[in-house]
Amino acid sequence: MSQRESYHHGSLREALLAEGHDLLAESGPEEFSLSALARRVGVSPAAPYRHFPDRNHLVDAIADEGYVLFGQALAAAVAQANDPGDAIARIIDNYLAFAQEHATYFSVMFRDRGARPNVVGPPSFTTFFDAVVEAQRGGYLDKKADPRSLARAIWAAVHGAAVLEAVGGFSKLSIAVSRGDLARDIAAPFLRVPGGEVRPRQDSNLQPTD
Amino acid sequence: MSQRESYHHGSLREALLAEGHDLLAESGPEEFSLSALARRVGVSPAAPYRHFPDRNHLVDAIADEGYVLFGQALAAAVAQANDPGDAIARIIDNYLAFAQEHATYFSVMFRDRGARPNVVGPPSFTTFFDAVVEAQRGGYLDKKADPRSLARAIWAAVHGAAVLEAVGGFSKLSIAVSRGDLARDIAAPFLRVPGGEVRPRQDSNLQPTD
DNA sequence: GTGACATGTTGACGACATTAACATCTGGAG
DNA sequence: CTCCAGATGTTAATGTCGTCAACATGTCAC
Repeated sequence: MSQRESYHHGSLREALLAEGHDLLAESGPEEFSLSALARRVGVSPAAPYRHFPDRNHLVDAIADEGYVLFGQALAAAVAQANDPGDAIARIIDNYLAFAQEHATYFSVMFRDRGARPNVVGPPSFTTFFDAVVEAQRGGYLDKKADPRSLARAIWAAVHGAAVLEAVGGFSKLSIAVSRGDLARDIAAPFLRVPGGEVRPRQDSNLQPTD
Repeated sequence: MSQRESYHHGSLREALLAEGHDLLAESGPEEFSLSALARRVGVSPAAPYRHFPDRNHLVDAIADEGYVLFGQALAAAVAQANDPGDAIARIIDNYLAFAQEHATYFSVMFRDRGARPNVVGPPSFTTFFDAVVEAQRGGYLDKKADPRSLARAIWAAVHGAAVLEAVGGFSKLSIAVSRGDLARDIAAPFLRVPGGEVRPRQDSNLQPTD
C-alpha cells in the first residue's frame, strides 16, 4: 500500500496478514505467492521470514484469524437465538454465511496442516457443541441419540453444504438454492418440537449476522 | 518404472496417469510436481506437455479416473441393496469408504477447476439421485420433502463427513469413530420405516420453504 | 551513548512450470 | 520400397518461486 522511507516497515506482520488475505482472495490458495505478497507490501522477498518460518505458517496464521471470526459468528448465532432449537438453526445459517461471505478465510481453514499444530481451530467449535447438548436437553434434537453422534451428523451436514456450495457442487448438479433454503434443508432432518406435537408458530426471522 | 531404449516412451499418457496417482499419494496435491513425475517416469520435464496442456489438466485427468471409480462404487451400493432404504445406507457407506480407501483420488476430485470443464464428475452422481427418488417413493425417506432438498441434505451430510474425516476434523475435536458408525450417524436422521409411524419432525423454527 | 537484538536487504541456490526449437520414430501415400 | 508428415521426445532457455546466509539498519535497555 503505502511507501515507506524508513529502513524497517514497522508493522510488517500485521501487513502480511492483512494483505495476505487480500492476495489470497485474488490468487487462491494454490497460486498464492510469498514473493508476490512481499512485493505487494513493499518489502523484500526474504523479509516475511523474520515473522513466519515459511509460507505454510503464514497461511496458517491467516486461517487462525478466520477461526476467530468463525467462532464469533457461531457465538452470535446462539446469542440471538430465541430457544435452543433456534440456536441450532441459526448456527447452521451463520456457518453457511461465514463460508460464503468469508470464502477466503474458509478456503484456508479446514486444511491438513501436517505436523503444524492447530490450536485456534478446535476451540472455535465449543459453542457449537454446547448448543447441540443444550438443544438435545430441551428436546429440540433427538434426546435418545448420543450427543457426539448428533454433533458429528450436524457438523458434517453443514460443513458439507458449505464446501459443496463453495466449490460449486450444487450448481454443477443443477440443484443450486439460496443460502437460506440450503440452511433449512440441512437443519430440517434434525430439528423437532420439544412437546412432540407439531403446533403452528411464527417465523424466527433469521438475519445474517456480521 | 522400466528403462527404455527407444526414443519414444510408447504409452506415456497412461504412465503419467498411473505414476501421477502414486506421486500424488506421496506428495499431496500441493507439492505435486510435474517435473518430479516426468523424472519418475523416466522422461524429460517437457514431455508431459505433449499429452496435457498444463499441470492442472493432468491432475484433472487423474481426478476423472477417480470419478469413474466413484460412480462404480455408488452403483455397486445400489446393486447390493435389499431395498431402496438399504440402498441409501449403502451409498453413504460406500461414499465414505471411497473417500477413505481412495483418498488420493478423493483429494483431487472436488476442487474448483476454474474455467476447465468437468464432464466426468456430474454423471457419476446420477445413481445417487435415482436412489434418493426411489427411496422417497418407497417411503424410506420423507415423502413430503422436495427430492432436490433431500438430495442436497444427504449429499451435504455424507460429503461433509468424508471431508472432515479426511482432514482429521473429527479426531481434532475428539469425536472420531469407525466408518460404519459414522455412516450410521449420517444416515439415521434421514431414513424412516415405510408405513411406520412418522416421527414428530418440525421445521417451524425456520422460515417457510417457498 | 552504546551495544545487543529485532527487523530488513541483497544475493544466491535449486526446483519448478512452461515454451520454442530441434530430434526421432511410425504409418500411410505414391 | 521410399519418403515425408505428424506424433512424440529432448534440449535449452526464461521467469518465478521458496528459502537461506551474510550483511545493514534501527531501537531500546543499561
